[in-house]
Amino acid sequence: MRSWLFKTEPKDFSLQDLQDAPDQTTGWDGVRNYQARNRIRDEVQEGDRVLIYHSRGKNPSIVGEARVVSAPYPDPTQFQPQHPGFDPRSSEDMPRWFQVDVRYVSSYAEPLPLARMRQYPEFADLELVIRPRLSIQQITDRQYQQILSLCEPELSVPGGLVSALF
DNA sequence: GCCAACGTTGGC
DNA sequence: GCCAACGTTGGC
Repeated sequence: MRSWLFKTEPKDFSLQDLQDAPDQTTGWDGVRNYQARNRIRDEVQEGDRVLIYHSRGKNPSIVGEARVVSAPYPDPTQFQPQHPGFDPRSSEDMPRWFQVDVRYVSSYAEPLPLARMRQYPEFADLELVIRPRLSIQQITDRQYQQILSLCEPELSVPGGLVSALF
């Protein structure tokens, strides 16, 4: 299982919105960047872990977790002329944009702000730090453990995984 | 296929 | 809301 970080603007769609959605599941539509699209289409797999990141807010942060619960499939909004995600270059037999379904897993006890991550040298190679605009980001197992130890401190080993790793 | 113009993103 | 960085478009 891989870990990913999906970015979203909470005023458009937040982790709370995911929690409130039917079956706590939604199609992650709206990816309109080719590199992010390639990852959704070619690399993201059912069962993968997704960290949800709220961008553009007052304090942009990793706020919780979701899970990929479908294979990739064409983003239906690209075919809807009234939708902001409409792409006239797409057709049903030549779809350009893809999405997966994600299901809510948890909200972290302590959301992890980007500003805080920047303070740790261990996160210096995080894509969020290097390429902040990419909306679908890869997270290594080690980075995931480090993030989790900061976001769910009471779940960490005694003495703190943070101190063990950092 | 270069690159200038333009549009979008997102931290601050 | 500003603006720098980045991604996309399209004329040549």
